[in-house]
Amino acid sequence: MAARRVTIVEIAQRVGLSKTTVSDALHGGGRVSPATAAKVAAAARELGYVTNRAARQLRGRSVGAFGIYIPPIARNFNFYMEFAFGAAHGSAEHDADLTLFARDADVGPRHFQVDGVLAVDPLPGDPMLQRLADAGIPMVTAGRPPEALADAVAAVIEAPHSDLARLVLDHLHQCGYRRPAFVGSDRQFYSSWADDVRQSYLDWCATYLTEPSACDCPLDATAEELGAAVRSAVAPTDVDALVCAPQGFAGRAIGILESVDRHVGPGFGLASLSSDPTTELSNQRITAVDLAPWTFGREAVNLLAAVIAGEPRPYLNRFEKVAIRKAGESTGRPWASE
Amino acid sequence: MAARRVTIVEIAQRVGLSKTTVSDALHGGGRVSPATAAKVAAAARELGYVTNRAARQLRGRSVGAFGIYIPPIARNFNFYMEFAFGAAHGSAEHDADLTLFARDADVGPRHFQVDGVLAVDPLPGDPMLQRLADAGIPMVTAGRPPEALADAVAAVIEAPHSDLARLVLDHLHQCGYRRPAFVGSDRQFYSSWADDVRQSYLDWCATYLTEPSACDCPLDATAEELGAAVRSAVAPTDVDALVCAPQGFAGRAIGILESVDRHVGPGFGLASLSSDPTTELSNQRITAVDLAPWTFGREAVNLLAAVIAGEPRPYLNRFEKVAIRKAGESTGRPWASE
DNA sequence: TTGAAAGCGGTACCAT
DNA sequence: ATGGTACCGCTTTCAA
Repeated sequence: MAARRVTIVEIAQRVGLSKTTVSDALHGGGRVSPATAAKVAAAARELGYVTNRAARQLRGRSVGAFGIYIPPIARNFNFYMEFAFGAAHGSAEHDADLTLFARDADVGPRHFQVDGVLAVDPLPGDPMLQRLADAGIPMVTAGRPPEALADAVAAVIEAPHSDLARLVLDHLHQCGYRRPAFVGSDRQFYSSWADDVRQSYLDWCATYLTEPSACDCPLDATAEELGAAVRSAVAPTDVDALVCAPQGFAGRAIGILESVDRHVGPGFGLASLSSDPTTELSNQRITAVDLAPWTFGREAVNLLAAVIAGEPRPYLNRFEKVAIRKAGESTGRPWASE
Repeated sequence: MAARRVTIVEIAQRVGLSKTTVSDALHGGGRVSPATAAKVAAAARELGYVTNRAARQLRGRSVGAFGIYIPPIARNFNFYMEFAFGAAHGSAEHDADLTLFARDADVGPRHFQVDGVLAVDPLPGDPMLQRLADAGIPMVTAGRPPEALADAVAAVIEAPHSDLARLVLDHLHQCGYRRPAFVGSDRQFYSSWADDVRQSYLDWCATYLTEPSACDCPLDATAEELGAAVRSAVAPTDVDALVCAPQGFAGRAIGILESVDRHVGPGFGLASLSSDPTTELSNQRITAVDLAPWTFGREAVNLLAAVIAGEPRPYLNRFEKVAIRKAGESTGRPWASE
């Protein structure tokens, strides 16, 4: 099984230095000479040295791992999966592991063995977030946290959701669609994102003097629930487009719209504000916002690492590498690369 | 920040015993008297003691973490997300963290800080799996591994995919459908699962003296690619049902089938061998196999933990908590609970 | 710039 | 059934 691990003492013997020096050369704050550092690094590589995180954590206070927490309700969406793997990649770049937190991970009182945590779409009242906050773990959120958590959060990263929603609506308008309806998520998923896009829709309608027609439904809506929401949203006869907020809704809406004689195309516009790669980004009939989750997750981890390292960062950070793929534009295979 | 943690020494002082006794009372093999154990447990609870895992691991040689690896191509499917969170829960029950491995996590020579790894749907030629094998990390796979990896794998857990596929086909037959077509995944995703269900289909056709009509397409098929595969599979005029293997294909196929005048219902059967909760399990028109990924992930971790602990286990383990939800049967909200 | 020694909080081993 | 003590591998503190 796992061969006995090489320790810094062995490296020290090999290069004829003390273990203190070796420790510093490998992890410390650069008090050793460059020449020594290089020698130590070479020996470490040769011997196949691996830091013993338990030991490091026991004495010092860094763990070498970040945590990620995703609310259970949101797990249906591969956005979060991609985000998580982007975060894992980013963590590796910071020489840290990424630990996946389950909500009910507290089988008896456990401590979080991480240097910081990334909370994605933090939802009000989530007990796990409260535990994280109580534990005093440096926390970065993707999406703005609820009031109650604001003090526990060191920094936030978010995509410009309001702008994106407005741009999508403007685009629909340019295409000649005059009255877009809206289907969003209900209070079960009261994230800042859900709030932003809904508000953007209402504001846009006010600007364009259009009567809003919005419906909410559960994030994990069944066919019936989504069907009801979509039909209700597009019920007014002059509605000539539909904007769906959560990932996958727009793709699933196509069939529903057919069933009420709204054929997506020149006569009826369809847009998705958070898009699924296979059903929405790759479907040319849909105007789709690509939130680039993998890259998003990676940048979120970069922010977390900076916060932990004490580097100054603004509280609110924008993730800009998003894109709108307009209906009719070619698609390629999205998210195919790592 | 993190308040200073209570140690066993403090408990020892409190109850007037040695730290050895306290340690044994809390974790050890029951060499202390029940009365003492109770007293210690009470004191621990009162003081809010939480085991310091780093310290514990330092003396032993365990890391206190399991790894999970999911092939990038498969990430579109929330099956894996649920599986991962079930695994995270199971890990917590074993007092371990769950580390998410990204394929290209090796930014420099990092080593895997885990006691073992869970590889889900291990694909032939995956360099990450090779690295894990080379590292000599105890490995359990969900789904049988490719030949080249067999020696590196300590145990396998899998659902009875062949049986499930046969049962689904039998059910379709009982419903009066005579010639089911099949859409599976292509070689990009050459997992044992993909192989099993495809072979089951062919075998079933042979048994029932039916001409198979099978098509493969990429796991991350675009609308066009899936459309082409489905249309091709159901092209023979006597095809009166469709069985889709990968998660989400059946749900997406409904609209495609409509476009070629095959209306899912009494006249045309549709089944999914790995089902998406919102689009397939909740859709009563589809006969859907529920692979119960959360529970699956949890059991897979249990197996991994047993293997690491040296408990004897068979090489091949079956995950039986699967279910077939037949068309017409009521659905409930699947996967809603944690 | 480097080294020696003292821990961190448990567990293992040997005594009693 | 309980206690004493060395020690896991690393970081920190203090000295040189």
